[in-house]
Amino acid sequence: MSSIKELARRCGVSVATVSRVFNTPEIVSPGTRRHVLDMAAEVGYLPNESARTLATKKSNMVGLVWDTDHRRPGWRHPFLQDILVALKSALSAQGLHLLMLAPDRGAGPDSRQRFLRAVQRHNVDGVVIIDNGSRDPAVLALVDAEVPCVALDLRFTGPTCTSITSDNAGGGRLAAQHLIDRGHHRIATITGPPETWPAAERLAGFRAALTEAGQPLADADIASGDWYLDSGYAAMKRLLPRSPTAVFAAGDEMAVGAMRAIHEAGLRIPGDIAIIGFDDIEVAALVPPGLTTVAQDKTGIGTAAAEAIVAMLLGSPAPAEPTTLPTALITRGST
Amino acid sequence: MSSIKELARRCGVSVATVSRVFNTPEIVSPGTRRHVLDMAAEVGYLPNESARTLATKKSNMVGLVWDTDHRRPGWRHPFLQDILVALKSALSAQGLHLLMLAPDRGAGPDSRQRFLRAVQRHNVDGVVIIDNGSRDPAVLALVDAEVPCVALDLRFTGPTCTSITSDNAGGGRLAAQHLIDRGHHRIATITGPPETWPAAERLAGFRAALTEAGQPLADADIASGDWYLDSGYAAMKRLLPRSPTAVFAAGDEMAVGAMRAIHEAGLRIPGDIAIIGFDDIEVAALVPPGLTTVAQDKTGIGTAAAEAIVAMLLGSPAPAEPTTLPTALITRGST
DNA sequence: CATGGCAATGTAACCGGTTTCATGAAACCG
DNA sequence: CGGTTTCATGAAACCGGTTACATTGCCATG
Repeated sequence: MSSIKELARRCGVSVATVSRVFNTPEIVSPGTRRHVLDMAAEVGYLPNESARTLATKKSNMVGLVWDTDHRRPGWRHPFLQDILVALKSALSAQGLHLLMLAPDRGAGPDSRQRFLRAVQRHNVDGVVIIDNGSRDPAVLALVDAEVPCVALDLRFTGPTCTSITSDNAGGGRLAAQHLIDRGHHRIATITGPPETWPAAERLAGFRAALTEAGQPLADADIASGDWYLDSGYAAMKRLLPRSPTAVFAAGDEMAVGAMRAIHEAGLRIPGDIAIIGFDDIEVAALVPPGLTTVAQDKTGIGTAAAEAIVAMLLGSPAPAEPTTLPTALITRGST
Repeated sequence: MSSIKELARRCGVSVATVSRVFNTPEIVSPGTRRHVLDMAAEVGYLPNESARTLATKKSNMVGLVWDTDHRRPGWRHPFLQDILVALKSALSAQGLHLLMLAPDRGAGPDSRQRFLRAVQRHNVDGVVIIDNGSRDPAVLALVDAEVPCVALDLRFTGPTCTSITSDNAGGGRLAAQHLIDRGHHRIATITGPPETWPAAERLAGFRAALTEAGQPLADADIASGDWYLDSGYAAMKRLLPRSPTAVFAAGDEMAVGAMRAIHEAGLRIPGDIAIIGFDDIEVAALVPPGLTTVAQDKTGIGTAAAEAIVAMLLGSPAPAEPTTLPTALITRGST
């Protein structure tokens, strides 16, 4: 494994010149540049990233803060994989690697410093945060420390922090409009955890569209869940006595749970109750009769996150407003 | 951001002593050790990983080789996320970070070196390979270079390379036995790409169990797909003329596709045709009437991969035989 | 009481790059 | 033609750690 010194010696130039060939090739004469590049290829020279990071304090690594501790909420969501793939691909295209950060061991498992320490030790250039709404103090510590941050579906702002989100309010409106168009009048909804931003936005959009249509949503027609299937099932059971003709579930998993409750009650979809979800996860297309849903652009989210972090690394200020991606109605058999 | 020199000065000791406090605390006297640790906490000293890596050539990072280039196969599989979470958690517990490697930009996108170069530049200690069966030359380059490797569902061996896999053959037998127990005699199967190891093993196990039961599998009762839904649908269409009473699909996605073809043919599940899948992905539980399947232990795979890589980093030789995790029959409505 | 061994620590070389500053040669200018 | 720029390059400090080796003081030993 040849070092820069070795290469410099073989080329009969100084290490500084070799360094320049790789970093600022325009200031080295075409002749030596060529010579050095040829020789580098011949001996298989690869600049050592640790040494480079040590000298420049830039690592070309973006940290991923994703707390997969099973005691914590939010770590699993069936479309995170799609987002992750898009994020990783887009970063790769820029030559950036994605470092999935382990919480620092020096700090305790609940320490506010557990991510910040890992970030600082590795000179990570910026971080992407996947945290599903629990305003974890360890995440806030990153924002406070002014690490360049991009949060997914989380409303964080700061001089170095921005967020990416789907147009949740718009999606809520899409859902409402769709049900109204189908002629429904007794409409109920299953929301996510009310304290989370996406849940609040979806509900707000949904409610606003209904109100504008002259069919304001009664509080009794709102049940909340935790995004996961069982909670959708339970919420639907609570709503059944209100005998709605249509239900908007703010997440597809909850929608599937609700469908199960509807079936168990001996009712038919969409004949007796229509249902519309949110997210467009894989199962939505597979569960009969097909779940109508408001699709999030998962690939778009991942890509936008990569673009946002890259822009910040290049010196752009963090946009104060979240980057909002459009949602789209996918009509299937359930409405 | 204080350096080791700064800390040493404040403690009135040499940098070597400070270094020892963090690396070999047992050889420094309790008094100074305590003093240094206290002072370190006070000034928020964090050892710089790049400097450490430069000096030791160990990075405490495990590389993840997962080619998410959409032109290549195998990058998406609905349960990769579960494996990834388990892998990351298990590595985190050992203080290891997971670096999702971007293909090296210096090498061309199809270069055999594209992962190896990235690995070498970053002094990654070992790699985990997710590659779904396409014996990518760039992956082989890692094996050849004797980078410690753990491959998932891929039969790679070498002095520094081992693999983790579910007991695919055993799973195939489980499926066959289950169908036999249910009294089926006209049994067909949808396999994965025949050249991939998991597909071959599942088929082999399935076939062996049938043969032992005196019901050898006819070649005409075998159709193959590419793991994804549409191919299962198409394969089932090809099998329908054989009028099987039971079908084993070697992957749940294909099974769901097959179910669709069965329904479209006006047949009922399990009344007319029973179907059993493999994997136990999320949808299996959700698609009516519930897909009986052979479950893989996704969390187990991720955890085993972490353990294998850790063992190799600690100096154990790479096990020549794959680590095989048990599969389990999950009975649902489809059989 | 000299001596050898051990425990604790310090000194300094080294890991492999980047970058500031200095230098020499060539080009440019009036 | 002397003086000033400009361009290409080199020398050396520096980034922040680790570690081989040297040094010191102390204690047990013969």
